[in-house]
Amino acid sequence: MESVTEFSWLYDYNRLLPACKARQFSRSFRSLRHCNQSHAVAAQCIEISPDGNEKRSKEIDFEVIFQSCTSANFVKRLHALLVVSGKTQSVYLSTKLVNLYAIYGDISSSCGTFDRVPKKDVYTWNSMVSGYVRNGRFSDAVKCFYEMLMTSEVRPDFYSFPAVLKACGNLVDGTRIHSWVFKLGLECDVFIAASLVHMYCRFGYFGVALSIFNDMSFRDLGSWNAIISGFCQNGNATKALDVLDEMRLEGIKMDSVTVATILPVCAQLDDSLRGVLVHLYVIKSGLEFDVFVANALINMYAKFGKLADAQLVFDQMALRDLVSWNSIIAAYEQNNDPDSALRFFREMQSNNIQPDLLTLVSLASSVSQSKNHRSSTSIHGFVLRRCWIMQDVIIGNAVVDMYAKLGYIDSAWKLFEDIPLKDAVSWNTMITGYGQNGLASEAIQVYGMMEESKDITANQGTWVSIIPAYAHIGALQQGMRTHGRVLKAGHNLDVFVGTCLIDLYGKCGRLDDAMSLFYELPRKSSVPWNAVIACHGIHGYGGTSLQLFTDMLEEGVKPDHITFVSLLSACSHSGLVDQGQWCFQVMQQEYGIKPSLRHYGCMVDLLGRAGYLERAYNFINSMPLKPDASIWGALLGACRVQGNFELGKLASDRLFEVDSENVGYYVLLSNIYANVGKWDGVDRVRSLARERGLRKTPGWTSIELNNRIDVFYTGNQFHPQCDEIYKELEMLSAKMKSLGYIPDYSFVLQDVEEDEKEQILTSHSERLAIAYGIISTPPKSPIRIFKNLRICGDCHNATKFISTITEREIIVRDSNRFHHFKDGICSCGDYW
DNA sequence: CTAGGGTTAG
Repeated sequence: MESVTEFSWLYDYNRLLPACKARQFSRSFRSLRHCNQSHAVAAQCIEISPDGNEKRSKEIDFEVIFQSCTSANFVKRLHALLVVSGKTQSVYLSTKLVNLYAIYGDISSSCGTFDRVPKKDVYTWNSMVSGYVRNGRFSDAVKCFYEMLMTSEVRPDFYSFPAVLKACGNLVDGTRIHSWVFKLGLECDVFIAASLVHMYCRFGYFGVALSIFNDMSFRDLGSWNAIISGFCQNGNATKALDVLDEMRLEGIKMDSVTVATILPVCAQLDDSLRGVLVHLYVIKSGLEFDVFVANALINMYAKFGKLADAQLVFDQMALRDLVSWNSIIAAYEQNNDPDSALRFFREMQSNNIQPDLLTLVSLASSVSQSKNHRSSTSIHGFVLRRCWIMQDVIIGNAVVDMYAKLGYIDSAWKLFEDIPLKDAVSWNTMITGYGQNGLASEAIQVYGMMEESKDITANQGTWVSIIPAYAHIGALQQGMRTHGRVLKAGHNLDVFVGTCLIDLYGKCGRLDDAMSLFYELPRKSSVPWNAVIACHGIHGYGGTSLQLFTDMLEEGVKPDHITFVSLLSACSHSGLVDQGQWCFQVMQQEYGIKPSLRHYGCMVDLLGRAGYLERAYNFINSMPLKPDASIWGALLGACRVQGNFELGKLASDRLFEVDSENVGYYVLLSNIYANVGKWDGVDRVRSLARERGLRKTPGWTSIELNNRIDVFYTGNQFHPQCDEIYKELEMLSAKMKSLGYIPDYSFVLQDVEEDEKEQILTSHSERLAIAYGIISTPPKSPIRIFKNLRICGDCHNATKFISTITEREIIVRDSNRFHHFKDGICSCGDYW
């Protein structure tokens, strides 16, 4: 046998090119001049052997060269050699080319070669079908198979069926192919039967699969693996384990394939004991050196959150492939350690392993987790250069998600538009992206577009992305329509969807509906509990929240850190100081949860609002974490409520050391100055805000009338009923003033004249929405409005007056809680 | 000359 090195001159055509040029080109080369360069170069190579003289074209042993083939490029050159030597008529050699092109991923060349094979035999057809399968072109594979049946004399053989059945397993139907197996009398072949079993499992036809399997006269290990993996890929993990036990009872030992199939099942079922036992078996039977097995182990340990074990497996691998690196990177990414994920990516590069699409998926997620804004565009560029967006929707979705999570929602949208074949996840990612950036109406718009595109069906992920948007904007009617769709799709008992619905009803003021949904849901996890605790909290029913917490403990559900955030804020909204402090203790002592900044923020709010400003301040000073803007902001807010100027000043000084971006805090401080009559202070805050060129989160208020949502911004003049709204406001203002309302200009940060400040206050989005509600609903009926920010203090005061004048209940939900205005009083008590 | 069953995912 000649070795590969014998033909190494094939690689060296660059070195030979000058020598070639100096010579006379052969006739075969001249005829090839119009072909592409690699063909031409190959043609030259035929003329020149390593010593520069010997003519080789006639003696080339293609069979041997085929064996030394290593890349798609190499196949191309071999192809050229074949053409030049006039051997394209050989069915054997052309078939080999079809096969090789497919192996190296060049499916279009494979196809082209296949088409030109003059008299295709069954090998040729088989090579094409399996080539399609190898490259994931399943429907083409089936088409090709039928083409063989219909257009040629060639009949499929034992080798044809496993490939086409695998293709069917990834499509919709394989029963027609099965009937061909019968027609040709091939059903006794072990390979074919095993492929059939696997396919039927994947379709969920377990009965058919099992009967074929049981009828098999001889079952090799591969057949067992086929049925086990069939169950796994259908998500039927428990059945897979049953078959595995049966196999062991028959005394058949698991091989690396069985293990690699079963390990993901252990992860999926969260069965760490079985996982570890399998790992022991792996070590005992020497399978640990199989790359597939080791990779599966890394993935399993990562899913269990056992990073150290995953790392150990990775470290002990003698040979690592791309999947190994992807797995360890994903392990850290999924366990919230993006920095280590990025570190391993760099290490992977220094080991000269080329990343693939899935590497970039993990990387994109790591970048958004670590808020690494600068790397985000590099990720996008990397993906663009390789045209991966065109190849697979997953990477497009991942990059869209990354941009959205980093707040670059416009870039996310632009990229989203470029994804050629969007799937449901693409749409869900975009909807969630808008929602999480506070753009609920945009999220709803995108959902509308998704519904219009016929080839996309909403799934569980769609509900959990759109329902929060409805909740945020207060679109109860639209939300209820979606609830109807959820019922139809059978997702109503899904814990996450159900919790979103609880949140929707709770945030739209329908606590009863929220609770009856809650009692229908499975309540083993903390998720739905957290939602009901929180929504009673925002209504000011802290007592109910505490009762629910007790119920939760009685039902044996373990609270998590979010449970305590909800509880603490519920206590704070209801002034339940002692109970709040008790929760804070219990959280640490009984559940070992370390308080986060959000917990501390709630505590400061709780103490401060109840009047214990000194204690709140001392509490901040005793915190083991560095207080951030939200902590000082909570104290500042409490100082405003309590009218404590001195401490307020101190808090604001600290606040502006850590965060000077949030406009809300400037308003708060300005208001504190105004309350004690320090108007020069108000002016100073105003000019400070102007100097710093603050980014403003545009405030909006929404109102739902007649199944429609209207969203108002401050000074909005685009509403069709704009004139009537402003007229109503003018009338209200006059009445309010006669009842003693005095506008509080400290809520206007713009540096403008008095009358313009009043203008700004009167056109605050809250008031536009209320006025619109008044003119569009029958007298004395309640009005519900929803805000993205906290209600402005002046509006809070004004709404009290409006509730008296119009004799209406006005319910305002702001970003913090519900305010119930009736007869000039607000349910939040001494809040303002 | 070709073939079934395996690891990573938004």
